[in-house]
Amino acid sequence: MADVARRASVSPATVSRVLNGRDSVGAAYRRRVLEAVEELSYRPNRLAQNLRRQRTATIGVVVSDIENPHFSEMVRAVEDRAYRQGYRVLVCNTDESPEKQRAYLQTLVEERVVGVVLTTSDPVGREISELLDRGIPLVAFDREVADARADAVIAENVGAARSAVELLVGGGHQRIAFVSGRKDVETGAERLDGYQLAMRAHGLEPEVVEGRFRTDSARAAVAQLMAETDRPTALIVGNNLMTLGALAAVQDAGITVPHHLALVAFDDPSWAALVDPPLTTLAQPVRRMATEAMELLLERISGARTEPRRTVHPFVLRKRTSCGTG
Amino acid sequence: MADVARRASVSPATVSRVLNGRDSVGAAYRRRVLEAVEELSYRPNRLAQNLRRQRTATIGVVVSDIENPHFSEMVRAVEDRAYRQGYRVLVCNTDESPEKQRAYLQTLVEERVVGVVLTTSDPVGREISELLDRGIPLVAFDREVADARADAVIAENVGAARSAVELLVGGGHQRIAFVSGRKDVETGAERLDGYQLAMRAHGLEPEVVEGRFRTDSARAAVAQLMAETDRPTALIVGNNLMTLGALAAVQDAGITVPHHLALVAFDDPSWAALVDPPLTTLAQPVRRMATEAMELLLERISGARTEPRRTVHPFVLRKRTSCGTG
DNA sequence: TGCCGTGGAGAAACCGGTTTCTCTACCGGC
DNA sequence: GCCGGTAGAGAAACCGGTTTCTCCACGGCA
Repeated sequence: MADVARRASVSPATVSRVLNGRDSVGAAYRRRVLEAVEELSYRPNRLAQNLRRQRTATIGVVVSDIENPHFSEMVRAVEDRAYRQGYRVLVCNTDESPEKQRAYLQTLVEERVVGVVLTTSDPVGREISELLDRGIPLVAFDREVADARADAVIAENVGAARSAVELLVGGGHQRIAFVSGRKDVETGAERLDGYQLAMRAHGLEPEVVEGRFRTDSARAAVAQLMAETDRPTALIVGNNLMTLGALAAVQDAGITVPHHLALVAFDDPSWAALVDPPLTTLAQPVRRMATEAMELLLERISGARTEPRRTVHPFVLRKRTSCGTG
Repeated sequence: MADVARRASVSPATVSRVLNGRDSVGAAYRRRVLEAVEELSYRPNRLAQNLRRQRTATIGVVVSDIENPHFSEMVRAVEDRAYRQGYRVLVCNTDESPEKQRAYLQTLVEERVVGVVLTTSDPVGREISELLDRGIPLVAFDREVADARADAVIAENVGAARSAVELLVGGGHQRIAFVSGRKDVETGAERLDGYQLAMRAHGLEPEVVEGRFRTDSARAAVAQLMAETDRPTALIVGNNLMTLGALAAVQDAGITVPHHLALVAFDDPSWAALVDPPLTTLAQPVRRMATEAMELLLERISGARTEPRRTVHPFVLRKRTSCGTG
């Protein structure tokens, strides 16, 4: 930069002003500087800028597991929007571990990221507030955080679970079991709640097995369920990974869907229409939600908004064949 | 940091030395500094460190699309290893666009990342050499780059395609078509090559349709193929996304696999065993390859190795039902 | 004509560490 | 006892920008 200043016969301050365009600079000076920049093919040192400004052009995305298609879709949408805005994105996998999340959030504040999208594995973590204290905007994705200053983009899990129950009840089912995700995770708890509420509303007894959001756990749980002599006639599965396990268990048991067992699954992975029979799913508008999360974040970053905002997104029921009705 | 120095009655230099442990410091000084650090709960400013060291603790991962399960698995493995080593990871989607890749690689050098894992969308890009010129190690994943200084972790695409042909020929098939990925992408070209070579070796005529690595393209191409009166009896599909399209087209056409059409697919996505019939696949050891890529990168970063290394990984053939044999 | 306000440029401080350079004190060897 | 070598500490330079502060010149107004 000193070289540029020398070559243009101006001070470094003027070079900086020209390049940042914040302060007004005389036309002749501007031209001289731009020429010198061009001739020396000068690129400002990002690290120095970061230090001086005490922030980076980086956005942190914290999810439990980017390998879960749900989150890869989300990260993809976030990255798209970030790129268009000139931001980089740092991905952080927590594996639902509050410990790992703590470490990562700490890293993100040290790294002076300009904003964070977080699917929390620990809603009450102190680091969330620390982030906000330091003026780093945060938007909660899928799962709320305790700090009221954060924005949130949430899916209507309770309603979705209810609509699944309604669908199956409408199809004549009485024994509808639910393969539950982790109850200590908001998404899991809400879907379970919605299921139980809807069942009780119909005077039906909830039957819950634990799938912990994992393929193998769900497979074991459903295998056990299918081995019962008097087994449920319908199954609602709490997310896409568990659906893989549930389907495997059902196949192993030689049970035909939807004839012997109706199935409705949360999430709408790419392969949902290809299995036999095509899966009736509750599709969360992940891409739209992620894009919205980024909009909220960008509004905060630019200072265009200071009041927290929270948006709730309904699922869409994709009726295919596995539910056996309509 | 000045505060810490003052409180410990030492110079900032000593504080730095204690915290970095590079230089030896007297035990009494060390203790005083550590106490002061503790009492003030001091955390060094990462940005200042970055500036002074002219590098960050960040690794860049450049892929065409993180939403492709192939790459999310890869990124996940990379992130795991990076986290354990104290590195952050910056993800970059190129959408197979040389332009976007150029922009991202430029960003990564500006950002002074400490290393890059790249699945290139432009093997001859000048930015790759610029990266290496500046001493930033790079490992090519899946696809080679032109610069010989880079490390590479490659899958044996040719051999895999050949083994698929062998399998089908062994099952009595003569008309084996191939749904090809983009030929301008190394992976696509190699798989196609392997297929053609193997076909010719058996005196069979290759039949190639274009799927461009995309679900919709593959679906259209296969639909057309299936509409022919005299259609192939077997199909090899060049990656997991195209397999989704191919399966949809096959279902649409009312064709039963493997009875009317044998199927072998590249990639082994989570749902491969769940479709009807279970898919015979060529599984690339993505996780192992990604971990190895990180090992290579870390060796370079630590300076433990200076000679370029290239490793090639075989696919594993997961024989299920869709190939109709064995 | 004189004075005040302001636009625009440069000088210098600053961001917060790391690292080189310098200096002192202590040790061992002759 | 003197000298060279070295360990360990502090002073100061440095990384490369941004931003504040200062100053000058010019324009408008009385």
